Amino acid sequence: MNHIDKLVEHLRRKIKLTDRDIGLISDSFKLKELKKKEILLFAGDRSTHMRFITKGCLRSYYIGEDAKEHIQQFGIEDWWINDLYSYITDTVAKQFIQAVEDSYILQIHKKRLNELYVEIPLFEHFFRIKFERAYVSLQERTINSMSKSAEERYLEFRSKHRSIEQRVPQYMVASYLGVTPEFLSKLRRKMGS
Amino acid sequence: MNHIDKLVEHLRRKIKLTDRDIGLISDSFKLKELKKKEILLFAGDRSTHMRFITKGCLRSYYIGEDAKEHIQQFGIEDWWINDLYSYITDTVAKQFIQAVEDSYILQIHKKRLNELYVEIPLFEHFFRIKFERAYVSLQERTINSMSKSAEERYLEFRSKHRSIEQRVPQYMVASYLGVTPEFLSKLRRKMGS
DNA sequence: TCAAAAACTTATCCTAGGTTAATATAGATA
DNA sequence: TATCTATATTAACCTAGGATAAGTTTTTGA
Repeated sequence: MNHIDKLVEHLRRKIKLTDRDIGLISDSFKLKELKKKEILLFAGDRSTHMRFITKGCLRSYYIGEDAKEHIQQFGIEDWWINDLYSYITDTVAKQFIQAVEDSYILQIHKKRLNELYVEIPLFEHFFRIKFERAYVSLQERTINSMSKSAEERYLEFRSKHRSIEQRVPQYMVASYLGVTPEFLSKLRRKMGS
Repeated sequence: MNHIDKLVEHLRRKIKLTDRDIGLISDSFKLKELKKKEILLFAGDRSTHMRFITKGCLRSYYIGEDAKEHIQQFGIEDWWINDLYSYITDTVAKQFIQAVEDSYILQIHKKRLNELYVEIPLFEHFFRIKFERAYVSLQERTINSMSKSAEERYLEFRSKHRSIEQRVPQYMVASYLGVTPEFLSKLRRKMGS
């Protein structure tokens, strides 16, 4: 299955698309190949595209005032990844987006996406729902990070995202959970595995 | 200025509305009065309405596994307040919404709002942007809570939301910041005020 | 106007998680 | 195959913030 087909199948799980719609979509999204460690978006630049992963694994992270990396999100096949903050508000990104493995993404420019909202009204509907879901999962993450212990967060991450845990180095999981790699290591020993 | 006028003015800052639109809106939103401490939404119920504050001050909070209240959001005049998670996903709310002062809100049922999206297309546009902003401010909050100290978060809260700080008890600010009232008290003394 | 309740402070002791630094192990690449 | 570089672990010690338990002050409402 080619890259555009993956995107179309993803969209079709939520909205109906005509052949005309698919033509518009094919012409609007551009494929980009990324080598492991390649950076797709730099903090300081503006995020002008919406991005859909068709293959591989990426992460978004920001550099805190402590000069350390904090991972905000992982993304694998069939996920969208972005610095939504920058994209939405047209401000410079605070986050980097980097390929953790060799990857492929399909991206569409914001300007073109806004046109598509008009050309395909269900597309705006799709993205309203997408932003709602993004909000929901961010809220879960916020609540978790504020009211659960690192051990609880780790257990939850393992059960929800086992496939990601197996693809990224452990220090990135630690960063995602908001603890040091040393502490995660300590936890793992304590938990017996 | 009456309650509906406040809502209309709020909407007009973002989208154009015809007289017909305003008629539809007036008929769709219902006014609700709340006495101080009255609970608008109970955890365990479903949040079936979108809610706009025309007067007063409310808070949303959940009871953590530690059996303590964690405030997620404050809202004052001209803000929307909700358990968006419950509203969006049609699941039972994890949060309570309670009046901190005597308040008035305008609320619209989700079913009716979805109809309005069709009757007034700009309304869906308005709410897409609203969800985007909700996402953005939640992301700021998450990043803050994970990478800043309680003291930094308190200073930021004070400068961004002085008007709220003056209207709610200090233990609620502590809860919003994710610290105990005792610790906030300690901080305030250390900071000299 | 005066109890009772709500909010705030202080002090002591305690713990989750951080820091630093040294060592171990595993991939990669020449 | 040997060597670099990226990960992961361990251990000793440190700190931000929590728990508990008294107080004190402020607000409320009969």
